[in-house]
Amino acid sequence: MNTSLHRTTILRVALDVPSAISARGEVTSPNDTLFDYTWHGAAQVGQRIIVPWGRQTVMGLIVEHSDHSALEPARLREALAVLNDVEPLPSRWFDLIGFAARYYQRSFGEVALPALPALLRKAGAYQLSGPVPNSRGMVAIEKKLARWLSSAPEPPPSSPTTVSMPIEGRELSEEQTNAVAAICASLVPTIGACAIAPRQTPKPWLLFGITGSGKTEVYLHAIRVALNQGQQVLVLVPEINLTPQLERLFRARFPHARLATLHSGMADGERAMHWLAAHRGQADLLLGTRMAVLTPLPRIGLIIVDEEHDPSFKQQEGLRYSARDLAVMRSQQEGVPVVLGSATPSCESWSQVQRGRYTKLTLTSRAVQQASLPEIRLIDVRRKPMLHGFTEDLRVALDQRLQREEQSLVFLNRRGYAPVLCCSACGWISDCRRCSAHMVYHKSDRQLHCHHCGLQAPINRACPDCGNTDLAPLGRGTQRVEEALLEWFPQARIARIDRDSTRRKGTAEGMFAAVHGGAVDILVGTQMVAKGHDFQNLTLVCIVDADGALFSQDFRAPERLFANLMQVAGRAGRADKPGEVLIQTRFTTHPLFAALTDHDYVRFADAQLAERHEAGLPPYSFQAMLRAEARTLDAALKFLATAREQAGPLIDEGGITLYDPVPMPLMRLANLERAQLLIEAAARPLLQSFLPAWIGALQALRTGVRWHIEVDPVEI
DNA sequence: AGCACGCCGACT
DNA sequence: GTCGGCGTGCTC
Repeated sequence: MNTSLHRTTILRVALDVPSAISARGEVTSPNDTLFDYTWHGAAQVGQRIIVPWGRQTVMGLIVEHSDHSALEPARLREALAVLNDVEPLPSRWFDLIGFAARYYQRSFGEVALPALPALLRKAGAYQLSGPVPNSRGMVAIEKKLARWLSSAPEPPPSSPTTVSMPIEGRELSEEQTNAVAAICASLVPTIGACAIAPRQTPKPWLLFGITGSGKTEVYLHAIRVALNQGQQVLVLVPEINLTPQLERLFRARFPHARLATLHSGMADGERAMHWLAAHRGQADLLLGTRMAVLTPLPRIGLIIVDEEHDPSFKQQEGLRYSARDLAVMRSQQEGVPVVLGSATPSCESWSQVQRGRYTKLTLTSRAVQQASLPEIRLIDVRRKPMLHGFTEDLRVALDQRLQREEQSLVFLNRRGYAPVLCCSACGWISDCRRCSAHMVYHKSDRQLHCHHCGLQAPINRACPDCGNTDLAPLGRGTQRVEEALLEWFPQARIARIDRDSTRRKGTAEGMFAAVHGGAVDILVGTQMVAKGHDFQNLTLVCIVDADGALFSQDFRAPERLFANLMQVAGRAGRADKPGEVLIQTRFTTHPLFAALTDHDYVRFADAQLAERHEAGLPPYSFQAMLRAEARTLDAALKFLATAREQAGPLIDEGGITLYDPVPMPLMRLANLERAQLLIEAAARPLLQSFLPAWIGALQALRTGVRWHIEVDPVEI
C-alpha cells in the first residue's frame, strides 16, 4: 500500500457494495473488490473520494494507486472529487478493516464505509461546484469539535518522564493489585508520543471476577497508567444504557482526559464529532458500544471489553461481526493489551484460557463492599399454587422487604402484558400475519405488537374467527406482573423498566435515578435492569420464570441463562445487607441451578465445555451459517439444497460438514420465508478457505433468492 | 443495495 | 389507452 502523494491516472476505490459486483468468481483478497477510477490530481490512500456509481454518486475510500486497470480504458469513469477535510485513514486501520472483511467474507468497502460516521459517508452532502468540495455538515462538525476541545479539560502536561498522577479511589485488594500490575506490565511503554516496540504482543487478559469484586477499579487503574503514558484507551460496553454511568465515573476519575463516546443513540453530528476527535488523536478515552471498535485511534495503548460475554457485542444485521473478537484481533495487530472482563466469561474465552491463549486474572471476593454473596433459593413451582405466576414464597418475601423498607427486584425477561391473546371458545391465537410469531398483548395502548417485525394491530373486542367476546391473555409479561403487584401491594411504589417504559430518550436514566434515590420499593424489569446498576438498598431478587431457556434448541441458551441469572442475582445485597435471590422453576435438580446456587461459574463453564467438546460444538468446531430469504419457503429451501450440492466438489478434502437446510426458528419474518444451512469445520483455516470458493459458486448461480453468510453465528 | 428497463393487469 | 406491479440486470 502506497500512502505517499501521487499523481497518477488510476485510483483503486472501496465502495459499500457486495463483492459479487466487482469480483465475478472467487475473492481471494479484499483488493479484488475494489473499483478503478481515473483521477487527475493529488490523492492519498485513506482519503475519501466521491465517484459516479451507475446513475448515482457515492462516497468511496481510496485504497491504492495504480498505473493500470484490468478493465478496458473506455469503461473507466472519472472520479468527481477527492476530499481532504478529514486526515487520511491510517494503514493500521486498513489492516483491521481488511482482516474483518476477509474474516466475515465481505468486500473491503462493505466493512470500511459503514465504519465511518454517516455524515462522512454521504456523497450528497458535498457541494462539488466550487474549487474545493465542501459540505455544510462538515463545517458544523468542525465547529462542534472546536467547542468540544475548548470546553474539554486541559490535557495533563506530558513529558517523557511523566510521574503517575495520584491515585484516588479505594484501596485495592491484593488480587486487584496483582491484576493491575499484570495488565500494566503489558502496556507498551512510550516516550513522548513515540511507542517503543513491544517485546512481544501480550496475550489477551481475561479479568474474571464476580459482580462487586471490583473489575471496574482494575480497569480504572490500568486506564490511568495508559493515559499517563500519553496513550488512547478504547473501552467497549455492551449497551447504551451503560455509557452514561461509566462516562460520569471516567469524568470524575480522569478530569484531565478528553473523553469521547460513540453509540447508536447519538445524533449523526455528535457521532461524527466524537469519531473525528478519536481519529485525530484529540480524544484520550473512547467509550462506546460495539460500533466503536472500528474507530481509528492513532495513539491506542489499551483496549477494554467490559462484560465480554454479552451477546450485544455481536452485531445482528448488516456486517455480522463480533466486536469482542475484533477487539482481540485489533489488540494483536496494534501490539497493545486487551482486557476482557466478566463475571461469567463466554465459553469461547474460557476455553482460550484453558488452551493457554489468554491469561486469566481472577478476583474472587466481594472485598470492596465487605458484603457476602446473596443466598440463591430455588422455588419448586410444581407443588405450589400460583397466583399471577407468583408462588406464596415470592409474595411473602416481597412483603417482608416492604416492611423493612428495603428494595426488591422482580425479573422477567418478557415485556408486554401477555405474550399471546387467545380465544377461550375456538382457540384462536393472536398470530402475526407477517411473521411466524405470536403478537404480544400490550395493555397500555390496547394494541397487539409483534416484537419481531414491529407490526401493531388494535385488539378486537371479539374473536375474529368465531365472534366470541371472551379473549384471554395467556402467560405474563412485565406489564401484567406490575399490575398484579399493584393489586397486592397498593401502598408500594412500583416501577417498571423495560424497552416499552423507557422508549423516550432519557427515561431509563431517570427511572434508574429514582430507584437509586429510594423512590421505588419494587422494581419490575427485563434484561435492562440486570446490567451495570448497583442498588444499595436492594435485598431481594425474584426470578419469576427461568425455565424457558433450559431446554432450548440453541446450544448457547444455557450459557446465556446462567450469565443472566448470575448478573441479576448480583444486584442483591450489595451494601452491608445480605441479599436473597428466589428462582421459580419446575426443574430444581437441573445442574445449571446447582452450579448457580453455589455461585460456581467455573463448574458450570467446565461442564458446558465438556458437553460442547463431546458434541463437537464451538469452540471445538467452527461454524458459518448460510441464510436464504424468499417469498416461499420452498424457494429458500431449494436454493439451500443447490448450495449444498455446489459445496460437494469443494470439500472432498474433508473436515467440513454441511447440515440439512432447515426453516429458521422464526420462519416467516415480515412476509419473507427464511431457511438456513449450517456449515461446520474442524479447523478455522478449513472454513476460511472453503467459504470464498463456495461464495463464488453461489454468486454464479444468479438465483432470485436473497442470501448471506454469517461467520460465527450466535443464534442458531 | 439502488435504480433502471421491461412486459402484463385495473383504472380514467 | 396509460399507470404501475415487481422480475432481472447492471453498476469501475
